[in-house]
Amino acid sequence: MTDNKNDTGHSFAAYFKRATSPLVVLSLLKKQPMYGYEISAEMDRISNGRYTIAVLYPVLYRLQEQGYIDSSASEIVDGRARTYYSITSEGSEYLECTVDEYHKITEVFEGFIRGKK
Amino acid sequence: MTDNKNDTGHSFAAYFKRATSPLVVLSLLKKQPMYGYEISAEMDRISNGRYTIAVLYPVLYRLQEQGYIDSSASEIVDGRARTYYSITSEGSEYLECTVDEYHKITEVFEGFIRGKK
DNA sequence: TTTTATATGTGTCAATGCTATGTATATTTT
DNA sequence: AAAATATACATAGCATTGACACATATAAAA
Repeated sequence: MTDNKNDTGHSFAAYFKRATSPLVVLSLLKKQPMYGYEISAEMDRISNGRYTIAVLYPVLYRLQEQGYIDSSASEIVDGRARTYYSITSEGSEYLECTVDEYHKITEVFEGFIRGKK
Repeated sequence: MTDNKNDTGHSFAAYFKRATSPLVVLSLLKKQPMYGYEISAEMDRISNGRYTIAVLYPVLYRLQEQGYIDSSASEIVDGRARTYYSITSEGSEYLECTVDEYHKITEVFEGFIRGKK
């Protein structure tokens, strides 16, 4: 067993992604609108394969339901349908707030692991 | 609505704790053996109320099942039963490995939110 | 022809923090 | 004395979501 995963459990990375994957998607869409497959590929490329999501689409649907991203009508490129997603102003606000929250809680967490008294 | 939580959903902090709560408990037990209520109180004290776990005991039972902590026979103090928990060598190893993993994945994540290309 | 890449989609499982509630004793407040 | 709060441990059910497996369809490469 070379990874930090139990027989039945999830790895630390999976739980970390549970918390952070919407922020990663919003951060990518902040640079420019992208379609699903492109977002997956970008996550893989930028992280050098260290941060990928097995199934991205449910993340996109949730972000859209929450009003944090918009989707365009799908357009055909090289015979394949693409749906482009873009961040909304609510999404930008949520991203900013939640990144702040991330910084605050990591500060506390790092106090714990440093053995703060 | 003042917190970053949906009507039906969990907050960012809850997901972050899902990933990190075992590491917090192990970090505390690395300093000295403690009983459950004491661990809760220490988390509250050290974090100034910013990092608490609503129900700690399941976390302790899981860590024990995984062999990362040991429990002593409960002793009576002031008429109340206390069960002391202590970290095992496997727990120390797991803590070290997973904190390493934490540092690696936060580095990647922070690249995303900084807009890394 | 077969394989790989592109592009989107769904169903089920497993894990765990949260809320709510329960039991029991000790201490403090009213 | 009674009520409220603190101490100490415990369980039940809910909601969320990454991983795995699988499905559909077209294009390009081997």
